[in-house]
Amino acid sequence: MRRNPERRRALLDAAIEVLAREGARGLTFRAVDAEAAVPPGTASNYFANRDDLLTQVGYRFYERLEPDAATMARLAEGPKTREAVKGLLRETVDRVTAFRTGYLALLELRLEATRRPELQKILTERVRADVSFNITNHLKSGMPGDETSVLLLYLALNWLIVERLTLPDVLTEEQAAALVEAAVDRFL
Amino acid sequence: MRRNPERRRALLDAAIEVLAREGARGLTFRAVDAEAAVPPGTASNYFANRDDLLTQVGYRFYERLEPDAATMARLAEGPKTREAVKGLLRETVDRVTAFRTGYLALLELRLEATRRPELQKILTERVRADVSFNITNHLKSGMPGDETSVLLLYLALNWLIVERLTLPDVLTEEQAAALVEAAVDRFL
DNA sequence: TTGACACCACTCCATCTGTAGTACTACGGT
DNA sequence: ACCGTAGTACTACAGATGGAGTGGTGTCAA
Repeated sequence: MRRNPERRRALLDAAIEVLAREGARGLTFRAVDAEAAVPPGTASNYFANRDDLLTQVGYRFYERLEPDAATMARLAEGPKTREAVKGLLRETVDRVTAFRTGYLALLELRLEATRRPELQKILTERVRADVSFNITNHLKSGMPGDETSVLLLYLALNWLIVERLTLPDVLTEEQAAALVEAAVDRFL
Repeated sequence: MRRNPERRRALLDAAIEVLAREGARGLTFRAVDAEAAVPPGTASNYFANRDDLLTQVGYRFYERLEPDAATMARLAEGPKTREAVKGLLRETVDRVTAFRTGYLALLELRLEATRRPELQKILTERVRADVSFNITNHLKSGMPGDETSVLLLYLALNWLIVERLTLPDVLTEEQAAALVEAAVDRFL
């Protein structure tokens, strides 16, 4: 088992891309090798088996998901109005929607977690952390809205993104944008 | 290509189970044969290829998804109160959450739709129909809430189900139930 | 000199697919 | 009542594919 952490990270990032592009079906060691542009057999040397690979991808994914510094600043220092919240959320939805591969890979991971306890454990931890992070930050910022508001927004916006990414023609872009605003108006 | 429609349906239902249990990766003609308890090679005779199979599963899934008659009756005849809506929705969430395999299969299909235009077309049609059905029914019923309310509820509840099915320990059952109530209170 | 790793090549293996061939069943015709 | 035909179930096979894992060699750095 090789130890070079930089290479391992590169392989995991490649795995995320493969996962999003080809789905769980296409995620093979060889595909990861190809995506990472390393010689065939390399991934075999870095991961004991598919399970191991998936689990490490789970870690890696959330490792990459750092809170956006600029957004954090606006949350802390910007105006504390409904409009501000709307702007922030619209941006967030756009940003996530734009990071197509990442979000789709995460969905694949969630489905895999259904069958892999270890992976489920990791994802549960990370999602929990993410949710409470959002709640405490929102509350601390002094923006309008309580814990329940944040949770409801979390729910609605996540599915909105799923909808936009998997079946983009169900809701138009305008409808999606309007829904973000409506969600803020009614939740806070 | 065989034509026996009963058998074809049985194969498609088997495919849904396989999809939910093993994921897209495990969905092979042979696995479908085994799940449906028919001789190996049967699925090959009924579907031209994997694409064809997936597409027909898409159709079949929504064929099976009929509006619950009792629920429809309550929607039309029951009291038109917030409490009634809450009850209905809580039940709906429970029912869908209980039909684990079906919902998980649907998520797998959505991810597959990302790579299969034909499948995407079918799912888009069906989801659209489902959404407008819910909207018109809700409005017709005279329950409180407008179109936007229904859409927001659709978004939030769907992700709530995803959360419960894929990472059940992120939100407790009680939290989930509370969120359904809160969603109604704030959306309508 | 030694150890760790990159790279390469090769073998084994596990499926899966698609189809050809045979047997069965039901139905329609005479 | 008998036979022929069509469509389907079932079995078996041939082929192909693709991937996993590992051993060996070269390279670089401590």
